[in-house]
Amino acid sequence: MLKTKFTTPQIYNDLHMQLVTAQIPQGTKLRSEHLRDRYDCSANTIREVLFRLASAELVVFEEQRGFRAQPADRERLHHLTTFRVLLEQEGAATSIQKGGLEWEAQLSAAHHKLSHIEGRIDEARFDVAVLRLWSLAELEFHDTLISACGSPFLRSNYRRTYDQFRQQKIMQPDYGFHPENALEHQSIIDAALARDEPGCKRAIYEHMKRNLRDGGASGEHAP
Amino acid sequence: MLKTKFTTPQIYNDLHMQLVTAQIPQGTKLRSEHLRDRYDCSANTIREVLFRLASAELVVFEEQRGFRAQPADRERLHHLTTFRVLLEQEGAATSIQKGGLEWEAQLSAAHHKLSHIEGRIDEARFDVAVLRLWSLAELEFHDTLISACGSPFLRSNYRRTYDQFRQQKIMQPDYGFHPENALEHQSIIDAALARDEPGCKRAIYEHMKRNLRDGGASGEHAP
DNA sequence: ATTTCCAAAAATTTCGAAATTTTTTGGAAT
DNA sequence: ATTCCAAAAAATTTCGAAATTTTTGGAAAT
Repeated sequence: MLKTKFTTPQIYNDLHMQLVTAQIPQGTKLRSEHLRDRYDCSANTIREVLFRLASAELVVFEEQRGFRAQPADRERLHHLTTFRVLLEQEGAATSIQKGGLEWEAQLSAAHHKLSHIEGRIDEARFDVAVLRLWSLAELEFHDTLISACGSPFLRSNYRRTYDQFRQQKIMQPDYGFHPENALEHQSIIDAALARDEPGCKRAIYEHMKRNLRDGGASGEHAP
Repeated sequence: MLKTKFTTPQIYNDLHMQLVTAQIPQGTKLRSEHLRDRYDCSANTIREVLFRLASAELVVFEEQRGFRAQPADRERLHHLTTFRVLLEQEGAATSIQKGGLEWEAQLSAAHHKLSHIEGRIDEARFDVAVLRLWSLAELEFHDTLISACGSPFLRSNYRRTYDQFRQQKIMQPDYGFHPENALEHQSIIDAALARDEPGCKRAIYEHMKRNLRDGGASGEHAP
């Protein structure tokens, strides 16, 4: 294998990407020695990167016991989903109130990109490169949706939660792309552009409920 | 000065405490060399602790430029407040729905401790030891209030936000203890125990609005 | 007086190895 | 066969110093 010299931020980005696209399997122990070899740097540099990933909660750190990738856990996915629903409903509702033409335009653009990728996703459903593109486009769409809410902490906490959600979602043994997804995104943007707050909240809940413990049967966080 | 040997977690706790009680002034540069001297350990150990504090956002890290304590910033306090209001209103409302007798009992206990401390706070308003006790008791009260919401992520994100809020609040040049505080806490617990969701949300907003940009004049996040 | 440049000083980051701790292994006693 | 314990192996954490980068301070030029 070819060793290339990486800078610390590059190592961080590379590992982050691998974690949220499940190229590093659930619960894998992340040994400094192995990674040190892969990235051609000292154990200390790896340790530093792993600490940063632990702060993003993509990696679990235990004193004197090292680091491991977050294990796959349906319960965790459920809780990440309820929290995402809360933040996105609030962020979207406020954006609908406050957002202007610029927001609408950015939202259209993000949705256009996303639906273009979703349109040809069955051709290469499990291609890692496509998965990466789709993942970025999906995040951009949801982030743009809440981007006019005026609360930087809502956005940064949403972002952190989204990454953890994505990591869990992709790690689930029965993971697969749902074609309904594209329709659900359409419902969300339709309601948002129509300035329909309750409708948008409902569409967000409908989009995410399949990740809840009971598949959303209880309607617990429905608006 | 006496040098005592600290373990890494002790260094973390000590610095964390100093940061949220403003014993380390706003924007202070945190040099490895200086702290390394204070805690009698290597620069690397300090670096590790500072990374963890940066992940709690009490400390700002900039590549090649080191660490500094978060600067005092009214705008930041405003945004932390709106986010706290969102999480606490949601967490309290859900706890009111789901919480049982155990929750009520814990809430009473936390409020009792808090009001006992608040009762004698003017005697020693700026005593650091009292401030520390009060700060812990206030956090415990608010955390207990939302503790029956069933969402571990809501709680952990609230906790992170609270610490940042406390750091900002205490750093503000005009910081002082408000006697109304005790009454506001009373209103919150009264509404919570009466299972009055809208009332509790209103009380939470009233409790925090003085930290908003305009002192809450616009009523933006009122329920 | 202001700006630009350069060298010295100071701070941060990275390194390789030593010290510590956890985990595994293998043998003796129950 | 099972449990317990000690020794070996493996992994993590800490260290002191070297390498890199930023900051500082003063001299030269505008």
